Amino acid sequence: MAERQGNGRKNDPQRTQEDILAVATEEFSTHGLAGARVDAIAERTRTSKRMIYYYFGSKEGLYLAVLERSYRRIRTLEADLELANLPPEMALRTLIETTFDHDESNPDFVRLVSIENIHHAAHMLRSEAIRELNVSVIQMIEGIIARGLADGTFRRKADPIDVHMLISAFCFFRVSNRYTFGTIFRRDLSEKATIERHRSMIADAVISYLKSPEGGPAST
Amino acid sequence: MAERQGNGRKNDPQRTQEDILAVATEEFSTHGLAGARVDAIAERTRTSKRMIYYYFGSKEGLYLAVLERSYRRIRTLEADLELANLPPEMALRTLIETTFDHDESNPDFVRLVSIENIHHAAHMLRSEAIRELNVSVIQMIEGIIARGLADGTFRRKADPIDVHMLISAFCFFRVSNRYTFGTIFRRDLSEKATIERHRSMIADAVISYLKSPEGGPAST
DNA sequence: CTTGACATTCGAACTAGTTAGTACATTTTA
DNA sequence: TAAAATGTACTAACTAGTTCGAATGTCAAG
Repeated sequence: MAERQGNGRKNDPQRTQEDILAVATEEFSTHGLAGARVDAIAERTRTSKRMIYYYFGSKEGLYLAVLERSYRRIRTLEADLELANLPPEMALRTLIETTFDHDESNPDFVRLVSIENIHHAAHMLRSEAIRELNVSVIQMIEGIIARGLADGTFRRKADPIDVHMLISAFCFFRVSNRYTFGTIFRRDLSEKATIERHRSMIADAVISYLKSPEGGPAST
Repeated sequence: MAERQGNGRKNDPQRTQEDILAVATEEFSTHGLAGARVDAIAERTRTSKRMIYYYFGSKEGLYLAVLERSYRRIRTLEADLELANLPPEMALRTLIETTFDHDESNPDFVRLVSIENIHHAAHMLRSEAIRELNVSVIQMIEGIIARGLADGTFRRKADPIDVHMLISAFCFFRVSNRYTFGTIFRRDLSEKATIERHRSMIADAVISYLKSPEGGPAST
């Protein structure tokens, strides 16, 4: 009979999970772990709350899945860069701008990381997948610094993790603290001109730091 | 008679409020706005939940009070600095190290700001007190840059707000992202040697940036 | 020094709304 | 026919905020 209103349901577990994750990412990143509402996520999904628990077990399970998915997405970006052929300064600038652009265009990711920090990275600790990340960036930076020192472009023997932190900090902060910073200084950080200025600023700052001699720029 | 168990109650509204705020600061900064529990705060207080609502009206009211109190505390720090007498480079270094030390020793404040950003700075917007802050830092930086350009110490005409952001970003990030960064790179950011290294690193980076010529260090 | 008005404090039970998670039935797929 | 996938309605627990009924401290005016 035409009793079944022929909604033509097709089982598509992958799509269902992906759909849930996409909506959950948005919900968690705008409300935090405790602030997010499972019902709110369910509503905006093609599917139901039932399926959230079917696939992810609990609210925390869902959160962890969201977190892992976000991290997995970056991984690919950096790997694609072909920096070994570029001269050190250019290679570094390219890497920095990639990081900058990534954070700028992935505010959800940035917010999730902020949230995870509020929870002392407790969930991240439980995830193998996430921890083994970002090792490649460090190796890249290490290589660039070594080449730069060898050919005289750079003069400072900096720790690659420290340098990565200097870069990350600025790129991340621009996005993570956009609202408080913007409110206090009445400045819209998403304006195109501002973005461009900051993009070159962080690159210039890191590069001039590496060019300046070991004892600090004071001794120049 | 000894009916009243002679608990010797003293009315001390200021102390009561301060007590509540101190406990609430801790609760909010470790659990976020939604994650914090009013009952949990009440329990760890000398007083009761009743008094929390008596003085602060609601959970949000309490949160806002906590936020304002945290901001008010920094205000004093920077004002005390006497930078006008120092040569530009030294003045800047002192300012940077003050910011660094502040964030390092006020993780609660840093976390609250992170939380506030997750909420799009919605509460901060409603607080006059907070917005009129931090103007002084910008003026200080502006003055230092101007003096440095005049006497030839610096060569780059940088925007003082941008420079403040470069400084803040690093100092803030070290604390705000301590857990995720530490987890991924297996590095303890609260080690004394690391702190010292980072302290001079951010100062060196900013100073060498200002010393490098306008066109970017590429044109050197 | 008294008095009265008002602010502060106590405490504990209570409620109304919310929310994470589940039971049970049904449909699809293979 | 069995396992995977889905839908609906429910529940058990939690939690912000309230209510009631006091007792006690403070301070200015008389």
